[in-house]
Amino acid sequence: MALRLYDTLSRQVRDFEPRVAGKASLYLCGLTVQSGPHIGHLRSGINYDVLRRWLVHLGYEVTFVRNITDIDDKILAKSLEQNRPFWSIAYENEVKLGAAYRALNVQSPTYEPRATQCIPEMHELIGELIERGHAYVANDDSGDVYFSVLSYPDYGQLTNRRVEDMLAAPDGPERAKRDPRDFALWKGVKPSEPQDAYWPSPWGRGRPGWHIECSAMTYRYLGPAFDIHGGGTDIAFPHHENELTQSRSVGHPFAGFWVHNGMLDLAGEKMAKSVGNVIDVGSVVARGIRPVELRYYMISAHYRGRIEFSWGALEEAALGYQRLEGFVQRATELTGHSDPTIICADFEEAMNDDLNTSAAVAAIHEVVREGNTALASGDMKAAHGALGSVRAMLGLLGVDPFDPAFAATEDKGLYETVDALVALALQQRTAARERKDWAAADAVRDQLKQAGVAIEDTPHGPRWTRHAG
RNA sequence: GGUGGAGUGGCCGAGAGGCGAGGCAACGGCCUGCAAAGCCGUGUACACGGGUUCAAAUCCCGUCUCCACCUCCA
Repeated sequence: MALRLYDTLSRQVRDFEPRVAGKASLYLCGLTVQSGPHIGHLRSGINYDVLRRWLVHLGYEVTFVRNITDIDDKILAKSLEQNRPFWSIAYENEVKLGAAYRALNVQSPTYEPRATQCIPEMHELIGELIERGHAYVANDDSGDVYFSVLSYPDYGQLTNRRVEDMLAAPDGPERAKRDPRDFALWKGVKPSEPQDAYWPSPWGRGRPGWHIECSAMTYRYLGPAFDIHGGGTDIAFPHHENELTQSRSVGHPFAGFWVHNGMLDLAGEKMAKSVGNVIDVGSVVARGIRPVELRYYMISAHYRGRIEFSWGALEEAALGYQRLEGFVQRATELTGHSDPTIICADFEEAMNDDLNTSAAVAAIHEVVREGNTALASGDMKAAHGALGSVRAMLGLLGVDPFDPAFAATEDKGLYETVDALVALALQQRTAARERKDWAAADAVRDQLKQAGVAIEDTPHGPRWTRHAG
């Protein structure tokens, strides 16, 4: 069965057919690095990471480009505020973003270009748009260049809106525009902005408008046509609409599929710095939730749906993940290590159905139940089989408990020390149990629990795990 | 006003004409010295009002509520 994806432009689920057989090219609008990322930002990174992993699983040779927008009005405003170069602010946040992605096991893209490294490509595109009559230099000596929305009859096709219904784009002085809905391709230098944030151009010194960067970067790294373009629903308009318009206006077919992920909301509103309802990875970890559990939480819902964030739901998701993780650990202890093997049919079907990770997770839980039953009945062969399958499926979602991305923080030496100490305590407890001194035995267990060590008795002897809180 | 989406059991969350996805919580059972973990069982959920149909959470009509985008935004 083939992958089917919902495409925003055609407003339907369609079979994924790449432009070049066996290859898939993806572009994700990454973040504007005006501050550190919150967990809402990271949702798109996780969703496209899952898409990418799934395409690789299906056998595609994937080229995945995710950009960094390292210049915009807010970064420039901070530059003035903090009296620092804009690029140092952008880079500091880019580093934080990278750390958050690594913590959540989001794989590095094939390439991650910054907007400011594609200035020449932007100039080429803008020049061609002017030549073709789609763009014009403002007549007020500002050095601004605008795209003429009315020059492109299909404007609004991606997000299904008509030009007549649109409000003015406020990214430049009205008087400089031929039409208030025109948007900026290039912004001339302004005395009120940092003077190190400008580049020479055929229209004078200036900096890029927001949308042209992605048209330039997709063209530079993926060519005039590529397979999938993604981002959050909130940037479908105007950002993606404008990208599509610009690129098609110079004759580029552009993206074959438009894949948009839903927002992560908090208290009924989109999580955003402007709203002030921001939660980042650090504050999640501070609540005792591991990054892998946060990732599992995000994946438990379909990517196109809205997630109404709550700590309760996140904590619940963490417990659900621990069930899967517990099986993987117990099965490994009892049947030995297994590399990821084959995935089950339900999982594959769910993933091919517009990445229904929710149903895919349900499929994993089913296999885990079978595995647990096998473990309980001593059918180690079946349990081992389930283990390999579960690891394969968890791995495709980026939440394999044994993934080095999550193990990196564990101190192996410390673990061995604790293991030896716990073993010592368990010897005392076993001795107490043998003489049926239940009070003494339970005291050992209680004390270990207070120290964060949970004890379980199994047919194969006691085992311990760390437990939070 | 325009465009798109949503309202599912105590909670989270899929599904989209007929068999109760899955998880969390709860209750009962098995196992256990007791637990824990695990397994088995227990729920007659689909915003509301009509309608179509042998059959509707799923289709149609109407109503209500909520959200996003139309402005920087994953």
